[in-house]
Amino acid sequence: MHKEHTLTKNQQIIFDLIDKSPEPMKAYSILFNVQKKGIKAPLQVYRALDKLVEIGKIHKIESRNAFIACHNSSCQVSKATAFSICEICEKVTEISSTGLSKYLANFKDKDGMKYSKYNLEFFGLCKKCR
Amino acid sequence: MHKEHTLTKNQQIIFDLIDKSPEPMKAYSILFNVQKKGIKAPLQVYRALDKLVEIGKIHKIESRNAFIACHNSSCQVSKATAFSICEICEKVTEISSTGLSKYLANFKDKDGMKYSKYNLEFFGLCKKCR
DNA sequence: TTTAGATTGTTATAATATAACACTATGTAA
DNA sequence: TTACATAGTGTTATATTATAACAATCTAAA
Repeated sequence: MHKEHTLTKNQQIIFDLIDKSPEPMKAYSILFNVQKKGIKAPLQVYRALDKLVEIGKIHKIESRNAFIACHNSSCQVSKATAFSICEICEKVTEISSTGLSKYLANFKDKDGMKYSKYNLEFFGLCKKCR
Repeated sequence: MHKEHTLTKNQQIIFDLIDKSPEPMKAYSILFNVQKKGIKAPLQVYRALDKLVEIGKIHKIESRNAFIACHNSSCQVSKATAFSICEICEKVTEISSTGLSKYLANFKDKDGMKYSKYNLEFFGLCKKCR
């Protein structure tokens, strides 16, 4: 469950935009969309994105340099993320599978090392594109 | 097992450099290192990198925008990759766990969707940094 | 040997992200 | 209330990562 954070004005504007978007948004597309609300510079966007990622309100899709809102109330504040990505339409869905997250949270490598965080991105074709 | 590909001159130069490197290399660091061998432009580097990734000789660490040689003879030509990344020293190791790769290759989401490809990045502290 | 496909070399530019600095808001503790 | 620390803001400039476009060259198979 997310710890409640009071978002600042810029953070709220940018979160709302991402949250409404049906698809992951890129930083400069976000910038373009919030310029009418007074956010003028890339850095203002990146600072809000950094914070939103840190508190788990959004996630970065690393392979796409894009951001989506977290809709997974049980996710461990960005410590454990998994997504499915359609290679044709680029639709991205956050995966919430208890089995998967348990398996990965407990995964130990050969040296017995455990990890504090992971990000998993699956690629394939979504229903529509198959 | 890797299908054998004959690398072109640029591909070979760039693969050799990455293969010798103890850590992931970034594109412009690669460029700097191969300029004395006649590779002068970013695009020459990116084209070789794209090809090397495609044939599975190297992998891209998405969260770091960096490239490492594949040392995992059983990996399925870049279709299934897993790495551990130390958040302090940035050491990256490719994970080759049959259990993990079987689990992920067979993973199906709620909708029964199977995936053709995945990339997993674990984060934590390596032995030295703990 | 011709031809299709991949690769190269080159210049220019697009897209993604951070440095540095001065200033402002906000919560907390004396 | 004041003063202090911490986080956030606005701004300009710049660094870093990656691709577009086009002509030339290499290579392997018909």
